[in-house]
Amino acid sequence: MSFWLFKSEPDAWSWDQQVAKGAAGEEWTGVRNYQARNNMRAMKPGDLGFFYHSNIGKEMVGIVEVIRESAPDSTTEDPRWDCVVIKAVKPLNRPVSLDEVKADPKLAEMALVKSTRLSVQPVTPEEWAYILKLSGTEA
DNA sequence: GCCAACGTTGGC
DNA sequence: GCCAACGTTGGC
Repeated sequence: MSFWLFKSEPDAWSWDQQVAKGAAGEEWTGVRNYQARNNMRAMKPGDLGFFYHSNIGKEMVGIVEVIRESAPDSTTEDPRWDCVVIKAVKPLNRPVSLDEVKADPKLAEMALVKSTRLSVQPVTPEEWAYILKLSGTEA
């Protein structure tokens, strides 16, 4: 299994909205960047990810699960773009902020810091476990 | 609201 | 195939 990070501006799509979708989940539409799309294509159902609020909050707030592999994005006719479906699993006990990530040498290599504009990013198993621990959240 | 970073588009 | 122009993202 692999780990990921999904960025969203809470103004556009927030963690609370994701939670409200429940087990049905929500299509992660709107990605128009090849690298982000390729990351989604690499996902398998059962993979887990952090839900990150960009711009407002700038923190990881919850855990999501990939429940459908990448398929055509229903919001565009352009066949280049597709997306996975994710559902909320549970919130982090305590959000982990971008500032914390930047300040922590163990997380300094995260794509969140290195590739600020990439909206769907890989997270290493080490980073995953470490952030869960920081947030006081059970795996 | 500004601006840096960077991906994409289109003219040549 | 190069590169300038442009648009978007996201931190500050």
